[in-house]
Amino acid sequence: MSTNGSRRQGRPASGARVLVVDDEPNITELLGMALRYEGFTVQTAATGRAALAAVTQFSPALVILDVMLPDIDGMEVLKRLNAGGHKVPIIFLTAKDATEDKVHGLTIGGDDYVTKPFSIEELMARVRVVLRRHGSGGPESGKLTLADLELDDEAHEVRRGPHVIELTTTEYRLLRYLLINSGRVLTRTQILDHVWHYDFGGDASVLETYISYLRRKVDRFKPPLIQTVRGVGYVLRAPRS
Amino acid sequence: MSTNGSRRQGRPASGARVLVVDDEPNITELLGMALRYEGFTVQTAATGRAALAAVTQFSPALVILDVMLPDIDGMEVLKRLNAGGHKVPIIFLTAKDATEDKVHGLTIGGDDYVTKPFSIEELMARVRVVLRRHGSGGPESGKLTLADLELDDEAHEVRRGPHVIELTTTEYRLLRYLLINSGRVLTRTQILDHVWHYDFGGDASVLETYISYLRRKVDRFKPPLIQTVRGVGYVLRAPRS
DNA sequence: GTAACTTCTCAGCAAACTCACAGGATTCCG
DNA sequence: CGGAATCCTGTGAGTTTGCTGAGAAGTTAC
Repeated sequence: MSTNGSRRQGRPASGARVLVVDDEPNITELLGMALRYEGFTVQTAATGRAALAAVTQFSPALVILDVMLPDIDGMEVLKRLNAGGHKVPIIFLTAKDATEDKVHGLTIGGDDYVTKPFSIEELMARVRVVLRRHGSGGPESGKLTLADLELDDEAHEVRRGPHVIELTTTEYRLLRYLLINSGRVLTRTQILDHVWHYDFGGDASVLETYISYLRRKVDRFKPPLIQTVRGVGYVLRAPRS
Repeated sequence: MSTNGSRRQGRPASGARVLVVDDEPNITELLGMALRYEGFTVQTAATGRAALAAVTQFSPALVILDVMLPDIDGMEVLKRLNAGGHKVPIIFLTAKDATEDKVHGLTIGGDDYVTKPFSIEELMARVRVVLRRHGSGGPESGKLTLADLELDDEAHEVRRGPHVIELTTTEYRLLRYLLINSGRVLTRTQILDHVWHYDFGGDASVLETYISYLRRKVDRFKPPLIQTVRGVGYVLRAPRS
């Protein structure tokens, strides 16, 4: 994970505070790193009780909350927060299989949920959406651009100049990740970690396959934007004269 | 997934005050979230007594009131409010089975009622109607359009160009929700949460069935407006070149 | 009480997508 | 220039996802 003070987009106003609650240290660490890298101020908690305490003291702009917690259930945490008059938005983490029903009704209040295992990019997208919706995210347009390439999150649409480009989910996430970091070289590992599920165990060559797909669709036009940095990874940038 | 503060429709003038009265915390929370998200200022109460107090102090533009309350009956609350000279409009919540007769005749006074379990969209529609009728709802036209598709809330009529389209209640609600958010991709969960009853626990594939119905009726004409975004959800929008 | 209508479930089909693999192309370096 | 490392892309198997028809269950109107 490289570091580099100024990022061009999705920059939270000034380190919005995010509270991450999960009893698996792996998860809190992973998310902590990712969020801090994006410029957020992060605090973590391992139990529902600790979460409630942290909300009052840390006063986060957003809580990322596992539904399965050793002591207090995630939904119960939500209830107590509401009862206590706190209006902090929440993104729930849920296991894939069960709980569909439990989480039902969440998107009404502008909250959201993500099923494990998720990809970092997926979660980050939700974080951005929720914060933007709650006004803490600044006046960002929700559009990412580079040269004549444009990605509109809301409409889930990608355009190159006048041409609309149809992308699959994975292609979309990959392009989005490259676009957020445009101008910066990303290693294969970085990309795999962000775009694929965090427990992805497959062959790293999927990436190459998908880069190939993207090139066919996105770089079919004038100046190629997806560039290989041999021995390192890939960058998205306007070609240098 | 919606975006920032300003939604394109149904925006209450400036946070009209709504009082929600129900003894089930689940319900008050759900409605609180939904209403706040729509921009209303919300206060809740769990008993008839508390409701009466809240009306005088909070002075809401609308009361959403469960008929079944632990202490004072909902109808009784209405009577006392009238006796006290308060003219606040009320939307009653009633259980499905009983009371058909008791609540009948309510709509005369500009009040309304909704049977549990309701869908958010259904309730919100009533809220909008009642507030509009009482002048607090702003000068909204009550018509939603996209290309040659037109949905007239007041007449409860849908037209595609010159053709009138007959829709069932569920189809109408679904189309309306898509239309309000046209241009924005909605996830299956969002749609289910808003359009179906809040305790709907069934197969999520109803949505697909209803999309199919809508397509058959609405997209029978020229350019198809209902578009699938694979892996995400659906959008209503004019087709892209 | 029956007929018409509406809502929802289910299952099969078709299409789209993800991923692995392997041979071919390109680049690097001595 | 030759060999090795690295990267690109076509092919295809296996899986997932979405669409639709058929019909059961429930509701409404007369």
